[in-house]
Amino acid sequence: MPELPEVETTRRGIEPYLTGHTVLRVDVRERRLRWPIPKILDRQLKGKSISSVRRRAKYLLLETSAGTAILHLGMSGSLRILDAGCQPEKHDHFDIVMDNGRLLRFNDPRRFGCLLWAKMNVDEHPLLVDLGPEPLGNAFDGEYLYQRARGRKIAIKPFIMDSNIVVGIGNIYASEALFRAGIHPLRAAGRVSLTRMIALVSGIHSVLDDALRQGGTTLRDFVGSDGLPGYFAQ
DNA sequence: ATGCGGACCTGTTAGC
DNA sequence: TGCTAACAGGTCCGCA
Repeated sequence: MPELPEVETTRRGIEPYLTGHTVLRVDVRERRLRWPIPKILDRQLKGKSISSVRRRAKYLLLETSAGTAILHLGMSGSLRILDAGCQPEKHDHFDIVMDNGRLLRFNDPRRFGCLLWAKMNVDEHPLLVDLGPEPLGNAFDGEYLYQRARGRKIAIKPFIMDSNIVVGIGNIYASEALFRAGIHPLRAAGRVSLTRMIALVSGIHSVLDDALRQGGTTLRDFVGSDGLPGYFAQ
């Protein structure tokens, strides 16, 4: 369920509490996520200062001098900043405890999320290396989509959900963007005109922009122990 | 290389 | 009203 705007909203929400601060320890209560949380991550992250919190596609990247933690919310995951010592509840699978009295807590009922460790050059990690362009970046436009669709018989909807083509377009937003562009989701990607591809990119942009604005208004709700993060409430 | 279906998991919804 | 079964969804992986 977390679509790209929600991941970006999450990144903005947690970034101020992590960047420039040091990890005291990682408390793992449930290692079995999509892939098991590697033991090496606990050891590597401990004592390291987080230099930046980046996002690539729907992956959040917590960078340190020794390597990068790769975090994905799956479809039911969420992150919150809480005061250290705050008691974990159901599905709170791990905490990254910081030296500023706060912790980053990951909750994920369906455990489709992941927490992995990349030694160096995280952009060359197998999960990231083949990813297509960001949907809101300059490299993504109607011409690009049109060219990539040449000879492709796959339906346009799964085509734009393919992370090798463009990242961050989940099921819901794919449907919404196609609707806004007036394109049938089952139409073969290779049979969508350049004109409609341009309209489709506009549709994707407007859907993402709308969601980003919504998330942005509720950033403050990322901190605290009461209630749901604002984005979910919306 | 392409495209399809399976797998993961559990809260929510639909159906009986 | 209560129970069971189907569904949802992001993404990787294996197979045809």
